[in-house]
Amino acid sequence: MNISQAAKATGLPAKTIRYYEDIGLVRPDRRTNGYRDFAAAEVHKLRFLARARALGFGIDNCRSLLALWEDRDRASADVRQIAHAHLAEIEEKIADLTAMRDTLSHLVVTCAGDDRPDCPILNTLSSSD
Amino acid sequence: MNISQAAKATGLPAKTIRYYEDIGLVRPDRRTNGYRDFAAAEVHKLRFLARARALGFGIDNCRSLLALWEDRDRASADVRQIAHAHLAEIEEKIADLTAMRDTLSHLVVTCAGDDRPDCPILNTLSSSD
DNA sequence: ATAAGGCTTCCCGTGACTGGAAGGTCAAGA
DNA sequence: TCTTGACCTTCCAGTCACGGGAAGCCTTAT
Repeated sequence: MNISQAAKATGLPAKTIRYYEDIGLVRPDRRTNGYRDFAAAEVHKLRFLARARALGFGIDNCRSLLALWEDRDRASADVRQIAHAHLAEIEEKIADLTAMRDTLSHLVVTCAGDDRPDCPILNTLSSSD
Repeated sequence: MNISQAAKATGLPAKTIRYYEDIGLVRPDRRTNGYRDFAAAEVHKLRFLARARALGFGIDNCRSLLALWEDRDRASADVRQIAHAHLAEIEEKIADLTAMRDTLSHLVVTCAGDDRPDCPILNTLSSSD
C-alpha cells in the first residue's frame, strides 16, 4: 500500500505519516524503487496513532501506548496511568480556558462596541491593581 | 529601571521582555552602557501585555490591542471585535477538550487498572470501526 | 515522447518563548 | 587594587507536531 493509500485509510496526511516514520513510530517496508509499502499491521498502527492523537495524547504518550498495545503481557494499570495523567492535564486546560472565557465574556458583554473610545476591555487590561 | 526590575514589576520573565522588544511590542531606552532602561510607560505596556497574554490573546492580537489602547480616537467596536473573535476560539477549544475529557474519563473509569492485559482504552484506540 | 501525477529527501517556518554560551558591566568586600 | 558574584548584553539552538515547498526520480497514460 502506497503512502497516499495509507493516508486515505487512516485519515492522516502523508506528511504526518512520513514524520511518524522519522521519529520511529512506524516502520513501513520499502519497495525496490524506494517507495514506502504499508502492510496491514502498519496501517493499523497508524489508525491507532490517529485515534490517540485525536484524544490529545502527545507523541511520547502515543509511543508508550503503542508499546503497551503490542505487549501481550502488559498491565492495564500502566495504560490507565497514562490516560489518567493525560486526563488531569486536559482538565487543567479546561479550567484555565474556562476562567479566560468567563472573564472575556463578561468584558465583551460590558463593552458597548460602538464608535466611542471608552472600553471596559482596555480598562481592565491597563488597570493598575 | 533595569530589565530585572521591570520583570519583577510586571511578572514577566526578563527573557520574555527581551523577546517583546525584538518583535517590536516595547521600545525601552538604552543607557550608555547598553543596558535597557524601562520608563514607567514601557512598564505599563508590559503589564498590559502580561494581562492580555494571560487572557490567551496571541501576540498579533496583543499588538492590535496595544495600538488601540494608545489610540485616543479608537472605536470600542474594534476592541470588542478582537475580544469577541478570541472568545469564540476559546469556546471552540473548550468544546474540543471537553469532548476528549468525556471520552477519556469514561475509558479511565472502565479500565480495571490492574496487572491483567485486558484494557478498554487500548481496545478503543485499536478498534476497527 | 511527453505530460501529469505520485513518490522521494531535504530544509525552512510555525508560536511564544526557554535554555545556554560567550562575554561586557557594576557594586561590594579583602 | 583586585576579585568575586550578580547583573547585563547578543546570538544560537531547541521546543511540539507537523506543513509548505523545492528539486528530482518513478510510473502510467496518451
